[in-house]
Amino acid sequence: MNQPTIKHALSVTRDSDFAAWYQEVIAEADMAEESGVRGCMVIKPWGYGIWERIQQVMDARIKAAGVQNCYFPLFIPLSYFAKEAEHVEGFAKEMAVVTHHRLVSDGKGSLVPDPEAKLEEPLVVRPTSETVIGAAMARWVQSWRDLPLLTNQWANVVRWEMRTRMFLRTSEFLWQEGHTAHTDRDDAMVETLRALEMYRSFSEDVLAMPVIAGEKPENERFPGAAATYSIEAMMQDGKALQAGTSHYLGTGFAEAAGIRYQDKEGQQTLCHTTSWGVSTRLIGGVIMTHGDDDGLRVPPRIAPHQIIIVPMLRDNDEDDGIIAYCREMLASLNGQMALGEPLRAHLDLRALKATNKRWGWVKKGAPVIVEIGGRDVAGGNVCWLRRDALYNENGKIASTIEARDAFTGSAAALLADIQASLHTEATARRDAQIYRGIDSLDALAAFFSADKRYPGWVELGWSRPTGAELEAVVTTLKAHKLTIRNTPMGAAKPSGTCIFTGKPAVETIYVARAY
RNA sequence: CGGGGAAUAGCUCAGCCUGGUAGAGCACUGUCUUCGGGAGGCAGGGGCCGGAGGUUCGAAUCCUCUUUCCCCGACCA
Repeated sequence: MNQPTIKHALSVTRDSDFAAWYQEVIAEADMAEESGVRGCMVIKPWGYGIWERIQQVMDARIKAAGVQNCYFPLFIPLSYFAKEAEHVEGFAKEMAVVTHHRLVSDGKGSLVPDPEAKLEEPLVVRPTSETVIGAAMARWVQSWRDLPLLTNQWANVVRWEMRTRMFLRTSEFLWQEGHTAHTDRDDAMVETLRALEMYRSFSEDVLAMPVIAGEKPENERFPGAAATYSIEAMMQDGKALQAGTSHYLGTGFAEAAGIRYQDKEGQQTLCHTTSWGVSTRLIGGVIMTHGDDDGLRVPPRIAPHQIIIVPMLRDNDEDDGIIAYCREMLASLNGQMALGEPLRAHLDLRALKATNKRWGWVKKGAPVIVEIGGRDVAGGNVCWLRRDALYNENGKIASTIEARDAFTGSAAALLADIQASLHTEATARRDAQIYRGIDSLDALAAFFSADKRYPGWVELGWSRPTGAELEAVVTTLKAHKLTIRNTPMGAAKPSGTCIFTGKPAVETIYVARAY
């Protein structure tokens, strides 16, 4: 069968070099760029606009769950971390520390920290805020009537990672972190799982990114947590991306910070706390879930502009009429609702050639691009294309010419269809790359061997080992660069034996290479 | 943090070995001809060569240190 030869907008394809492709998408879609500061990126309008959309929709869902936004300090006294041993140990290697509050000249033209201005106690730039929020909770919680205490903050955090990748792992990143305190384990666990389900549905419905929600194995727990849950998404190269986490923290953090309440019997009782977060990493997930060889494809719900109108101007007396025609359509579109919110259409009047605008929006992944020239105005038509299905079977751009009123009348339905199609496509791809029936370590090793490009995830039943037995499993997997992603929620109990321990399998896990 | 590669115009790179006034393509500005699958001609603008020291009459080029990026490891709620 002859495949039509398509000249794609990007110079690197996903098949040829996935890592290079990822970076080219970010550059060509003009989402972010290097900053000159190690591991830190400048997020440009198209990338930040996507983040703002994520924030807006997520924030509404957080508030709908009764959680209130607060803001806590960027700087956390080092002593706050020392109170929770596992927590500080987990983050010690990646904390940025402020030790001075003034600079002085070194006499050689440089400024250096003033030894006279050394801080009494070093301040850590927050890598996460359990400790400082815990200190506040200890003040805010007195009685059982104060519980549950449900807080969230939108903030930046800093983790000094050894190796960084834009959006996926940056030294500084943006996120939301929910922090809650409860009277008992059950109530805290309900909140932990509520947040997990909020992330699962957000990923599926808003990002059109299929995920598996489940519990992380013991070795992958958040430092100091009693249980950690995650949503795991499969990227187009078959690797897993942890896209969000929710932690049941038990009473460890409450003990460290002194979060106690007087219960109905008058006793001082420790709170059970939770924390949960998603970050700008979600944008990396969107890129590697929906991007193609022409750039990004943004799901309509998070697209800063959902419909782009490009006038085909020729510097002649026809232009004014074309622009007026476009403005009418813009007003009509922006007066509508789409996917439950006001539709976001954009008229691109930049002084650029129409074809260059088109390819620019293709690479940015705007869901729908409308081109309007003199012929369309004369006929009362529009010419439009959808980014998720850019080419027809002949390898040509699949554009549709339609009456303008018919197009504007069905625009909301079109966006809903694109949102659904992206989700369907990603889910089908993900499901086709989950493999079952691996019944031995050798089979597992063989499955993941040789290929530079990973084939996907393996679903296994295992015996849920703990302690040293689990460590042995982790070490075995590590030799193949594999990790245990999570145990899916609500999965049926598997039959057969665990390929690691030979014991009866008691629960299902996903094994994959991860970002 | 260990090993490897790289940094010169907005971008991709040549020049470096063998030191002597900064180059190309694309992009950009003006203009003419074009125009619905990334147009072409002509004329222009733009870089103290990542930073700091050193060697030298003279450094993009040689030496030392340093910063940042990429790849492979290690690390990675």
